[in-house]
Amino acid sequence: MSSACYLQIAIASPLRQHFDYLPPKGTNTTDFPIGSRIQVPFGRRTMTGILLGISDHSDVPTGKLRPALKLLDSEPLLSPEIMSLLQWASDYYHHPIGDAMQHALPVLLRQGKAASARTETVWRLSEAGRAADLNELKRAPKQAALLQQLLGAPKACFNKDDFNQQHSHWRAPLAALVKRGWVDAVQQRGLLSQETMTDSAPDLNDEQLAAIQTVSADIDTFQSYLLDGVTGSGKTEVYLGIIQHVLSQGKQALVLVPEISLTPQTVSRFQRRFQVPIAVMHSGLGQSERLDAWLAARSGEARIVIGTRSALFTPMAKPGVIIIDEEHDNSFKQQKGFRYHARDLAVLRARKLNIPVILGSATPSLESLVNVEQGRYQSLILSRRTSKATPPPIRTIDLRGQPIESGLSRTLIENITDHLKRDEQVLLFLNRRGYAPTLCCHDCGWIADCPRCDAKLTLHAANQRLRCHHCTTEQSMPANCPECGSTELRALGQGTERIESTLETLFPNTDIVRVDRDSTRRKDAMQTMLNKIHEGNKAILVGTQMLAKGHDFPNVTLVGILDADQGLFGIDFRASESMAQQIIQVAGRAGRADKPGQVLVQTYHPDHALLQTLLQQGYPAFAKQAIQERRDIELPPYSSMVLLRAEASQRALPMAFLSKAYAAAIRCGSKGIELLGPLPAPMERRAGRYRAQLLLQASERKPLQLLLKKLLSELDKLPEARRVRWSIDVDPVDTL
DNA sequence: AGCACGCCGACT
DNA sequence: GTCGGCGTGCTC
Repeated sequence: MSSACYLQIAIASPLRQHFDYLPPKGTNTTDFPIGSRIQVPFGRRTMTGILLGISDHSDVPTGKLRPALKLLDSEPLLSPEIMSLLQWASDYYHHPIGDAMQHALPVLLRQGKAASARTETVWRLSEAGRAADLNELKRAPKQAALLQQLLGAPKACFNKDDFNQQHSHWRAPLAALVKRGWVDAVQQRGLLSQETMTDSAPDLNDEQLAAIQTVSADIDTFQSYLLDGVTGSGKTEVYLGIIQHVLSQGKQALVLVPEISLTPQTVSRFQRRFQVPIAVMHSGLGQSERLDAWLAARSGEARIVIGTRSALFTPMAKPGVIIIDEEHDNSFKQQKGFRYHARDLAVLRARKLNIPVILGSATPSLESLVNVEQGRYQSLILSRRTSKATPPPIRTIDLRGQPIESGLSRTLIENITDHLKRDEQVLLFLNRRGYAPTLCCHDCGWIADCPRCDAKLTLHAANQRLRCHHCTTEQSMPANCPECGSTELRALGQGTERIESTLETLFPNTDIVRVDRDSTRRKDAMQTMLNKIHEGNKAILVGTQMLAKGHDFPNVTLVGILDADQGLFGIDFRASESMAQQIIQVAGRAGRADKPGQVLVQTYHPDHALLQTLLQQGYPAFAKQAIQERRDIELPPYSSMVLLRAEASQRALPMAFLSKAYAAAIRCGSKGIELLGPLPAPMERRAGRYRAQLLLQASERKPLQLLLKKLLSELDKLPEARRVRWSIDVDPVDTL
């Protein structure tokens, strides 16, 4: 008799627990691999779960236990390393383990499909085929043509694309050739895309070499590095140097980049440098492509894995280094569901793997700078630009009392004119798309509000429509005021569309290129625009933050920031940090080649302390000051935050739930933890739903985590919890 | 989250 | 007379 045996299985559900199952009927289970998938009956449906462990006892009454149905993998899909990473993240972010596990699997594997790479059929000549007598095919011209093609080409294998190019109906005649034994049909693994062009490494400066050497010298141990390099200092070359070292040791590199910077150009740069298979993981991939990339990473065949946030969980056979590019970018924090921070988890994963992790940025997050200060991260500094270009001087333009033409001050217009005269390019940054953020009736003061949000509708002039930037609401622009019937409707304020049209009148002989989510919606629009800009002719680029990320514009010599004041007085304590990062990132686009650059910043608040520090002394000084502020008022990273959010279509429900949550927190013992709220969210109504939040803050992480654990099991029992959608956000990046 | 059960309103 | 609204309960 074998002893009792219970399978502990993680199942995708909002329940914060695993489920115990009996072994499938007629199986001996003690050797089921932990981390493999198992099909189980769950309620009235069958689901694929992941085996977390096997135990000889269970707290579940035996009557409730059901046998599992079928083991899907003969070896673990998820390694112990990934399993423990997910378990940790599930605990820390208080997200159900079953759902967390799903994030580590491509969709096809979640659905229970086989963990094998997609194959394609290829055809090649057999021995007999090579010696075939074409005369035998006199009455089968299609077969003859196909055979000719196979005989005549230099390559051995042909796939369906090769035949599609030259023949219309080729499947039947080809099958006939296979039947004759002249052609073999073989199932072959699809190939990872490879670049044929090659790049060699440029000469590196001493700082870059030092950074690469520092990391390479300790490549076999865990260490977090903050690669703090001004824009244009060649951070990517440092990544490439480190990756080269890792590859030479036969290991793999994992590179995480923000959502918007994962472009074909990014990938191609890696491919040109290293002639190795690269797995690219991002949301735009098809399901089977995703599975292929995942499997290639897991097997070790892909030597470099590049992806966005979720690629953090990609398994690797021989992990050697993790790199987080633009580590300050908020897109590394998942904003719904499993709200993990890929940068923070990357550090944890690297520690578990005992490999280095490199966080790179020109504008590091305050968190990472504090981690350097406290000795947890080692700092690698690139202080110089690689080109001869000196960092561009930044000047403020005081908008107070200045004549202003549709958002452009006289001073700015004069400077634009100068730069255009020299046939150079100008970049104007305004983080607000559309024509105007407000449509207002001049006679009665009516304003076009979104019917579903506490927000104004933005006027989009291109199609004469009003759109909400917070939900899907869209309506055509009214000819008359709906309140008083007046035709005097005025567009107030500036968006990129409006700046574009103003520039067209001011500079009729200059190309104006607008880059924002609206102008780049079409598939290749972005690339077309970038190509145009790279031709280098005089032009003005107007755009939102899409322009700020990573692109190189060698002929841009003037950067204008049209409105630095957004974010200066933001409700969120991180608003000024984001503003500073954005300004510096945009400013970094100026003067990258050998032409000196210039940056002009328009503001109504030139005396604002943080803005002044940033513009006069640069980002490090700004960061120092902002860190001091955080320390003084005990904000993260000098305290720990958790946000409990709730939303419902009835206004009172979220507040009612959070009040109960507040009381429950007190009952659980909230010593040393500050409870702020419940309060309506900064924009209370969004997409027709009312939102509220309760903020929990503590100087120590541990008591907060302990409270949360108790609190959550209480909340699950609250009847009010069923009437709202609620979620918990550990280390929120914004409180909106 | 799903999915079922269950008990009250306006439709063929 | 039923179809269907969503409140409530359960998932090893």
